[in-house]
Amino acid sequence: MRFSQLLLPTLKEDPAEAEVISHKLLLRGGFIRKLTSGVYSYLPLGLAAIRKVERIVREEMQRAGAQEVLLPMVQPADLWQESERWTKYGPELLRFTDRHQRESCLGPTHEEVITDLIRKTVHSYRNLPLNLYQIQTKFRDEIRPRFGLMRGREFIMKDGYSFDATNEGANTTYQKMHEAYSRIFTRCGLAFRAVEADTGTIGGSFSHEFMVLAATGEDTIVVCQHCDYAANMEKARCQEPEPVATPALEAMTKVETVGKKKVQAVCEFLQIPAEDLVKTLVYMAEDKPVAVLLRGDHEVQPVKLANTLGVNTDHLRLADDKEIFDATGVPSGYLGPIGLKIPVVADRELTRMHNFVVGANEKNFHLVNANMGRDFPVPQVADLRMVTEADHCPACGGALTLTRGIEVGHIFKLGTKYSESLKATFLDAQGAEQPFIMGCYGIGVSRTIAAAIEQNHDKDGMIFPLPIAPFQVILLNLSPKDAEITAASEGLYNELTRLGIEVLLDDRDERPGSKFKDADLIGIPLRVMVGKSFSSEGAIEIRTRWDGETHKVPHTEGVAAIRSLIAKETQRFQASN
RNA sequence: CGGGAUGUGGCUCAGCCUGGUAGAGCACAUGCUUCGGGAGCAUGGGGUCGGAGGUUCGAAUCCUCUCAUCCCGACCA
Repeated sequence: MRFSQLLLPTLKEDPAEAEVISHKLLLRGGFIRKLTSGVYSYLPLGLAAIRKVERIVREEMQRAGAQEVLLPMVQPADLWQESERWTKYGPELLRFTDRHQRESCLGPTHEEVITDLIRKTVHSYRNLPLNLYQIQTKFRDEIRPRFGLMRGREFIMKDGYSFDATNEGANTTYQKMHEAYSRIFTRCGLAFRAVEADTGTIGGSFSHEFMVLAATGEDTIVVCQHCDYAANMEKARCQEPEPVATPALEAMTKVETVGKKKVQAVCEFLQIPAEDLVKTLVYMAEDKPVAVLLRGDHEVQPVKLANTLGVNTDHLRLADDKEIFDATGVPSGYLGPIGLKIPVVADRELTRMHNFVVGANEKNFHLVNANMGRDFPVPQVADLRMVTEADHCPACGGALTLTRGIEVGHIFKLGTKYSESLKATFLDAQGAEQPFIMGCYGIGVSRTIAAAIEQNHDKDGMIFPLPIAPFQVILLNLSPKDAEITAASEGLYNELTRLGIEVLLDDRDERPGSKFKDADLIGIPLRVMVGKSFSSEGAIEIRTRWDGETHKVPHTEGVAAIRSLIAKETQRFQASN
């Protein structure tokens, strides 16, 4: 491809609308342009990168035994009513009415459609397992689209769905997909972790998110420094607390703490560390109050709490001051477990705590040297809190790090949630009717490009991993008016193209500086330059974008040198086995 | 939906407070000079100042409404 003919509108300045680096660079590099909030057009370079990711996805899906299909984007409401997601999915589901007054929606995901397809076409265990996928534009009417391709309303997604006859089969399929996903992101050249995750609105029994590690990620994840344990904050388990020897229990006393409501204020006033205080929070679970006991310096993890209480996270929220007073008769800030009339749950850490401070359930008073079991009954105890870096890995006991990640893939074992609600069944070997056991598997294809840039860039622009770069080589003709240099550039271009190498020839009548800047901006891995040193010594220069090193080679050895650099770099992104 | 901010040529922005009929840099076109890290000079084209209404002799500027975009929060693969 010739730069002079390519629609590649690069920008010198950062567009005002972009905040994060991937968004800025995608705009500046001429990869995308915004049509409206959260909706982007892909220009040739952007599309080329997308196609690279898609190709890797297709190869690995095929390798894992999945078949490609293409499902409708417009879907009828009645299907969604059958699965009950018409009411549960919320305003993210873009609904509309067609000319016949039929309610419809734009597909944000395709469990309903695929399940409907399979229930109508597959009836026997002999045809299972089945694993289908598609790569398609999805629409989710996000409350707040942001960060360019990171969270669009319209985005390109690979979604896959599996149907198994047995639970073991479904688990095997899940494992295969887990492996395929690892291979895909490895081949894309991304540093990632598979983390245990909550299943959210999709539902199902277990799931993993594939997170690209990058400081600008929207999610915080916990990563063990010693083993491969990694988890979403919503799911990250706290290690079973080590038992401590019970010290002498002191007599409980009441102290006046006028106006001291916050943990910090109480601790400063009593001159104790927050670890010696138990705070009492009130949540409304399905509009009923529940008290939650937690060490002073810890934080509630709402999803864990919701799961412990057996309620949907949508129906769990912190009580406001009035609700607290109505439920307990005590103003917030002075609550404690002693004498509370509402249900109580305690974080496991409480089992290690003795002689701690709690609210006295009386305005302006706290109790010192309270003890669980002695002064109040031992409530339900569970893991309710947010993991911290002070915790240890629940799997191996190693040190934990909190880091940010961008979710680029998510796999779920769905079980029979959709096959049951949509009555999708097959006959097993005994002739008995069984619901399909399903799994679903998503990859944010367009988001993957954004994540790759978040993870790989410098002050000059993007640094694409070779396998997903829109071109492998950018060839700079540094003096288009010089006949010899131009002839050499054209010759190299033709030869490399003939060898199947993807080359962008910068044949524009521009000064060298502009060409360098653009080449760096768009992050093409190999930059080949034909210019001064060709005239003086018959040499071309090859600069590798990932390490900034320049290799000067004789013109005659140029093609071989480029091929060998590509081959060597390609090896870095090989998936194992 | 709550909080904050911004809409002025293709892009980045100044002008607004204190009303007087729109400006810079980049980009674009032409010419000359330049030519290894986003060139210089000259000339030129391009703007309903987001939209509607109001105040005023006069509105980019003041007032009201409205639309759009961005950021934080809630929410979410």
